[in-house]
This record gives sequence, C-alpha cells and structure tokens, in this order.
Amino acid sequence: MPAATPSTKCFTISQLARELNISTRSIRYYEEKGLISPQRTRGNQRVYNRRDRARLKLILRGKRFGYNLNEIAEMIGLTDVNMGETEQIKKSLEYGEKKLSEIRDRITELEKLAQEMNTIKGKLQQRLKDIANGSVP
Amino acid sequence: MPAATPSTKCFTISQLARELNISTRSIRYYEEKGLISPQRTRGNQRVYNRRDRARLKLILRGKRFGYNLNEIAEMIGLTDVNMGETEQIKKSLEYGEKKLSEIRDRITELEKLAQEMNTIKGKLQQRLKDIANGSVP
DNA sequence: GGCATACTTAACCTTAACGTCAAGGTCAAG
DNA sequence: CTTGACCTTGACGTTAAGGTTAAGTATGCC
Repeated sequence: MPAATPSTKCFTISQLARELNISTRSIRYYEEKGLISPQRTRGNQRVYNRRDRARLKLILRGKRFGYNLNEIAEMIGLTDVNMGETEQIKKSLEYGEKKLSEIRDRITELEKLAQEMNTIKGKLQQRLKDIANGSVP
Repeated sequence: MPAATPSTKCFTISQLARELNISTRSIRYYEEKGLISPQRTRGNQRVYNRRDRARLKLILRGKRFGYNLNEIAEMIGLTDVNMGETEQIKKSLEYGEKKLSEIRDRITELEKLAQEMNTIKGKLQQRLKDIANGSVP
C-alpha cells in the first residue's frame, strides 16, 4: 500500500476565512452554534478538512437565501450527524424532501422576480424615450 | 363619463398584515425605513391601495432571498420614486441590470443547492438500504 | 531560544428587525 | 354619544449575527 490519506488536505481558520471571504469570528460562531466541528491540533488549534470547507460553503449558500443559522442547522443536520438510527435517517429524508420542494418554489419565485424587474426595466426605457421626444412628464 | 376610480380598493394595516402574514409593526417599520408611504384618512390612519400591497409583497419577496431592508429600498427605488430626471432613470436602469444578473446567478446557485441536497438524499437512502440488510455501521 | 504571526477563549459591544407595552385617538354600530 | 374594535406614536426590550478587544498560547523560522 502507498502512503495514507491521499485526500486529506487541511486548512487553518484564516485560510478558509480568506477563501470564503468571511471573518474568522463568523466561522467560530458557526461552530459555537454547532454547524461545524473541525478537528484540533495538539496545541488546540482548529484544523479544517475539505468536508468542513464544503459545509461552510453550504452554510454561506443558505445564508444568501435568507435562511438563518437555526434553519441551516436543521437543513444540514441531514448530512452526517444523525446517521445513527433508521428513524433519524427517515426523518432527515422527510425534512430534506420538504426543503427541496421549498427550494423549487424559490426558483420559480426568483424567475417571477426577474420577470417583474424586466417589466419595470421596459417601462423605464419607454419613459426615457418619451422624455427624449418631449412628451411632458 | 361613468363613476371615477374603478380600481381603488383599499386596505387597513391589519388587513394587510393578516393577508401577508406579518405583523403590523413590521409594516410600520417598513414605512419608517421609507419603503412604503400609504395615504392617511382625515383621522390620520393609514390606508393602503393595491400598489402599496404589491410593494409589500415585493419587500417580502426580497426578504426571502436574504436581502436586507436597505438593499430592498435601493432595489425598489427603481419603481416609482426617482421617475424625474433622465439621469436618475438611467442610473436606475443600470442598477436594475446589475440586480437582474445577480438574480440569474442566484437561480443557478439555487439549482446547485437542489442538486447537492439530492446527492445527500441519495446517500441517505443508500444508507437506509445498507442498514436494512445488515452491513454494520 | 527568540521573534513574528497566527491562533485561542472570554467578554463585552453593535446593528437590524422587529416585539411589546403604554397612553391616547378614530370609526362604525347602535 | 357611548362602546368596542382598531389605529396612532413613542419608548424601551429582545434576538440573531456577528465586530472588537484583551490577555494569553502555538507555530514556523532564524
């Protein structure tokens, strides 16, 4: 067998913070809330692997859609925690299903919003033309 | 000419609050922040028309996507305020364009999120099967 | 070992977005 | 004109999500 763990790249907290463009404080705060649990060095410093990094990205994505940290916690509760009893898994699946349809709703809603803004855009452009001609306001 | 204003249905604040499932406090707060400016009765009570109602819906939609009220204020600044000088309109258009592409980005991102959750779902189901058989955890 | 960086926890501070409560005004029904 | 439901402003309270600062520890490099 060759050397071990070929896919265990690690990051420090500030590396991740820089990469994800957030503060270290935020990352620690997410940990406080139980959203991530990185390993530690002997010296007690946090070490993040790519799974942790992926999870952070997931958290940030959730945030961008207006979910708060509690909701996100529930949402990603279905990734690797729980993973114990069949019942838990089933519940997670159920929850995930709910969230998925919620997301689909959001997508259609966003499309509606885009449409709405397009309408407004059209009106503004029309108005611009009107002004260019001389139709009084 | 027949009777005037055929499309001027009005609402009280609590009617809207109930319909939109938010508190009256929130609605007043949005007004405080300059996001809506309903008419008043002689007795100084707020009266909302359907345009106001539509705007409230827009605000809530924005919120659901993680925009804060300041961002939303800017965003809807392009609906009927400004509407005065050509320069303003042009700026609004520019801003709207930016927002539109932002929205498109969000849509793709949401799709990615949905995909990700589907992957998780698959894993959970697989795990469920494994347990059903008897492969130890 | 010594130095510069980066990391740790703990404590306190800030801001947005409301919730809540008080003290009083409005409005439609009777 | 009274009553009850609803509305007004104002002020203060609360909560989530961090920012900030302090005092001390780890790590990498010379």
